[in-house]
Amino acid sequence: MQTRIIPACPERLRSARAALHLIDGKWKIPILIALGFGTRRFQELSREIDGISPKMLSKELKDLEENDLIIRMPHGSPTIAVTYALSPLGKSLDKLLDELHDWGAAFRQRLAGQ
Amino acid sequence: MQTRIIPACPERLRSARAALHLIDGKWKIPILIALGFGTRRFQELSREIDGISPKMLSKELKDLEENDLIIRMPHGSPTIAVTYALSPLGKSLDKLLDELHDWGAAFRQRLAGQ
DNA sequence: CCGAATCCTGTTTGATACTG
DNA sequence: CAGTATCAAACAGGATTCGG
Repeated sequence: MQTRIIPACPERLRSARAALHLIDGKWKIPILIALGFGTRRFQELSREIDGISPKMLSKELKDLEENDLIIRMPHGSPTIAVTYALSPLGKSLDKLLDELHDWGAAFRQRLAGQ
Repeated sequence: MQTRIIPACPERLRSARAALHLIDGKWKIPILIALGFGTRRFQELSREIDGISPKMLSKELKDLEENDLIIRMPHGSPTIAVTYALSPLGKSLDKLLDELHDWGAAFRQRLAGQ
């Protein structure tokens, strides 16, 4: 097989970069996955995502909100409470996250089989 | 569509983490995309992936090889030459990369429309 | 041509304590 | 409960040089 440069490659690289820019960082994908199961409070995310510190959770939530992937909903009255949910754009990542899960699951099986 | 059976959140988080661990780093996805279009030499990758330094390219290629996502093929005699190709495991990422591309392309359109 | 080895800098991340 | 503040450690990444 010969090596040749196909025009589609640069386009693909650009699109991938655009996507990666929104979801990079160690904790963004885990957060999006957790929110894919339903809205969550700060503490719930904190407990659900193993190893994340409040500082990182706060930062990544802020990044995600800036990019319109999630929605922050403070509801004020009795005690302070904030819930986070996927935005429509965030929800549109579901196929991608499905693929990620499928591949990861297959890979883990492969490891287990060795 | 009614509710389908969704894998539990913690399981999903674990699988995603396993997958992410193999492909994290700024340049691994771009490298995998480029190799998805055919085998490449070091210099070709260097030119094709905008902004990467030899050091990073070298490091990321090594990581990818250690995780069996790519195959390094040195062919020695006249001048030293090395080509890189996707391994079967690397090829199995194609659906995921397709999704990434589709989502990124849609997102770029969305930006352009604004 | 394909990297390895060094040096250096800025960013990211972590642990923990603290605030309204 | 939902975050901030602070300090330190780890890492990413660039520039450059060198060698097979």
